[in-house]
Amino acid sequence: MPALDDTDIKILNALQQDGRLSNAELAAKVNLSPSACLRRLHLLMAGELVAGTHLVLDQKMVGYPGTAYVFLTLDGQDRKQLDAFEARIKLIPQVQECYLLAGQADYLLRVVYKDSEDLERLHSEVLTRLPGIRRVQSTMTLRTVKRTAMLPL
Amino acid sequence: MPALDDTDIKILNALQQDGRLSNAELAAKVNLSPSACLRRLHLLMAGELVAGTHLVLDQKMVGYPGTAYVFLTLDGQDRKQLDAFEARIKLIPQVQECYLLAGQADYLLRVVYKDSEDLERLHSEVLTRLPGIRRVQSTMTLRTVKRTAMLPL
DNA sequence: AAAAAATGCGTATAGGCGTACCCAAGGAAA
DNA sequence: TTTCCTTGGGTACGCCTATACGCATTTTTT
Repeated sequence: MPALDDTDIKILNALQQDGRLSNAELAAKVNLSPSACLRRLHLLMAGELVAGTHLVLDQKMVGYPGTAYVFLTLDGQDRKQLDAFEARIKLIPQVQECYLLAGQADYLLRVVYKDSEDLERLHSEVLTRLPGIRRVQSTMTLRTVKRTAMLPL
Repeated sequence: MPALDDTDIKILNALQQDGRLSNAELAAKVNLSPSACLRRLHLLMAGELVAGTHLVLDQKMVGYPGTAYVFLTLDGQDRKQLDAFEARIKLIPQVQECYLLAGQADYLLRVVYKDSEDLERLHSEVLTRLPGIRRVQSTMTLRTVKRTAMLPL
């Protein structure tokens, strides 16, 4: 990755906060002319550094007020079984994140749900029926204290 | 919140995938004239539904390849102590998420780190020194299987 | 059932913005 | 010192955004 100077960092931080800033607004924020700003922007966007820019919706407002973490234990750990499991997990929209933990057979999921009934359904009708699942343990969250996508630069 | 029809959902889904789509591109995607599309877009953006749009960077590329989950146990559970803790947590950039769990004294954090040394520092020099902390237990992730911000609509 | 009101699309137009290109200035390399 | 390379500013052109207006369809009212 290319070296980032202070201006690049200012640009990235501004766009982390508001990804729909126009180039003109951005240029004003970082004290650059629009043309110079746009050139840097294009280089940054073309680089490997940026994963994308996304609209983020209010979880409550779209009907998914609940967030839970789910620990999954698989009974086998061979490659083929893990791949099958992971392919399936990626298709479940309510699963927002999935990490492989130590031991090659434990996964951690973050799921969103509409209400307790929905979580129960997700738990018993979807997750437990995934291939090779031995154990499903959910931890509900009571409140979101902090949630950010701002990486420190 | 206002009722969403199919076109609204198409717009939101398109912007969840690519938040920098221009109105013209968006209009083409959802089979609408630019003006009609823009009108809907403004209404949606002004509503409570949208939390914002953000540039998301590649964690590895910006030097934070590691993700860990940290369970925190506090020794007191009075309101004042929790507020003090939460205010401090919000100021730590490496803490990407923080949830209150059941029991009013357990928190779950998702943190990013540069290397094991960095995680160790975060663990022993930052988190354990937060006010009212009794126990800090970290769980490292080996691999990110899935990570999305797409909420099902 | 007819009329009126409301909702929402498309077209048109003016102005602003994104885009590409050129030039200038500063610093590094030879 | 000369040349090259990097990076910022300026300008011209074309597209996009924004707003107003007219029209069609649906819904409400009487």
